[in-house]
Amino acid sequence: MWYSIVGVRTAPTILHLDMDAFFASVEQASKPSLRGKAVIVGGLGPRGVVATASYEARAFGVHSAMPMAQARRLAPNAAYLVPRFAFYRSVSEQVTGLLRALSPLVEPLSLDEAFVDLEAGGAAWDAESARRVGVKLRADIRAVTGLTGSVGLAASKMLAKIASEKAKPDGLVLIEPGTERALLGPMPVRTLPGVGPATNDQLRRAGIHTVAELAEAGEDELVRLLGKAHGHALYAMALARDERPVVAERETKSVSVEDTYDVDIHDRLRVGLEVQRLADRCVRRLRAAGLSGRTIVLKVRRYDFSTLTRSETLRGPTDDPAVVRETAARLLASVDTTGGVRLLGVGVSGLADYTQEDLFAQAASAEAGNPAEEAEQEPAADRAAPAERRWLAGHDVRHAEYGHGWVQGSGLGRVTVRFETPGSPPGRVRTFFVDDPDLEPADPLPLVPLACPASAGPEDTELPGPGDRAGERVPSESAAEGG
DNA sequence: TCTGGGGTCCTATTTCGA
DNA sequence: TCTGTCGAAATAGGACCC
Repeated sequence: MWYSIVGVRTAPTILHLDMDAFFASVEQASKPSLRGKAVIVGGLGPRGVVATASYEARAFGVHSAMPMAQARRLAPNAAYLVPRFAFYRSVSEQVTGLLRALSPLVEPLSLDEAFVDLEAGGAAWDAESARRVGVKLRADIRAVTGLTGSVGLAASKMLAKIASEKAKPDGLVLIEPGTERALLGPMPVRTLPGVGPATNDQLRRAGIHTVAELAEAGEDELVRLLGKAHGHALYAMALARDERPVVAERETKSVSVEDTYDVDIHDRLRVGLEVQRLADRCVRRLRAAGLSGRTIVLKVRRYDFSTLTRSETLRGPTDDPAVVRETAARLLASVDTTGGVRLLGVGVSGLADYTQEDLFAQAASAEAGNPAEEAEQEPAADRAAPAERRWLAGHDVRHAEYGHGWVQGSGLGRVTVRFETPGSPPGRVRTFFVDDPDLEPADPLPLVPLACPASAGPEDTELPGPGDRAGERVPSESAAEGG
């Protein structure tokens, strides 16, 4: 292919950063009483799954994607927290800032992972300079965020990622060019990106367990086994050939929202209403991103976990909530929901930037004063919910008398708060009525005190409040969560 | 108390239009 | 105007990733 004349990289100048147990680590950094303890972040409802488990929790066998119910059986005394994405994002942006200082070619994969092309940024050109950059980056991350990240360095994305995996937690691994095949050979095929449970089984049935065996099998055999794209790609990976470039910005291809319900919905009418709500939410996100799209997708997961999608492509792109709602409703009419549904989702793909048609739609709905447009009802949902729902486990609060703290749990009309801040010793716990007027939701505090002392930041960054006297007994895990 | 949410990419089949 | 055909879109489902 004409573009592959770009030549194979020979120096280990692709860096992969993986923040260690990111969500859980952020929580531990912001809540002193959780440091050194098992912390599990994820959905707390009856159908939640684990998003991240701290290393202490992993010792009990808890890991990502595990059903929360199972995690509770394995680690009943762990702290269970709901994710705070906005806060994680802000920490993630600090880290990304450090990466961008190294090179303009930074490819974020998620909030806690990214590739950096060090050579493109002139930050490194050989193994020695690359290692220096990696060591300094880890130190900077710790200084700026108080967190640890693992760094992998290699001559390709795949190997850099495998290296950071080996480096975890809190380490750095550099794969010397020339040693790749020998290193990869004995590893299980599952190590390679793109080999999940299904492909793994498929290969196992063919007697292929290791990367070396994958390479031995030969390209033709793999294509026969796995199909064209996957077969070719995997064969290349097995030979440690991976020339995928680090790409700084990729454009969004679809926008979707979905909800899994605590209990299956049987009522057809309810199902219809939920689909309308999802359609509205989806459009809000679409518009916030300045996009519109042609294809509307409805997703339904039924009581038995069977999942189906229905889609319809319009003549032109839209971001009109009424159009998306109507289309989704039409699609819903074509699916059988008897027996109940556990999940519903609405998505839009075939995205475009604003078009004529959108402008008409917008003008029309602006004239009509369409109520569904305005009134971002995120907070409204909070207000409408029972008072207890406002106190999510792990979220920050401020008490008029006791200062800054976080919700340890709520239930039975009470909310339990631990008063501590990132810079304080472990704090004390107090319980309030859920409607206590002195208690209000608060924004998270920075994990590391702001470097510049002159800037009088949020008044209580250093807060020596009543809740944080040193050395006091810390009531143990009363984690009265749910109830 | 089984199994989230937000994406990407690939494949097979059907449908549609020139 | 009718019919056949061929390729591009549209549709549905799955695997995978974090």
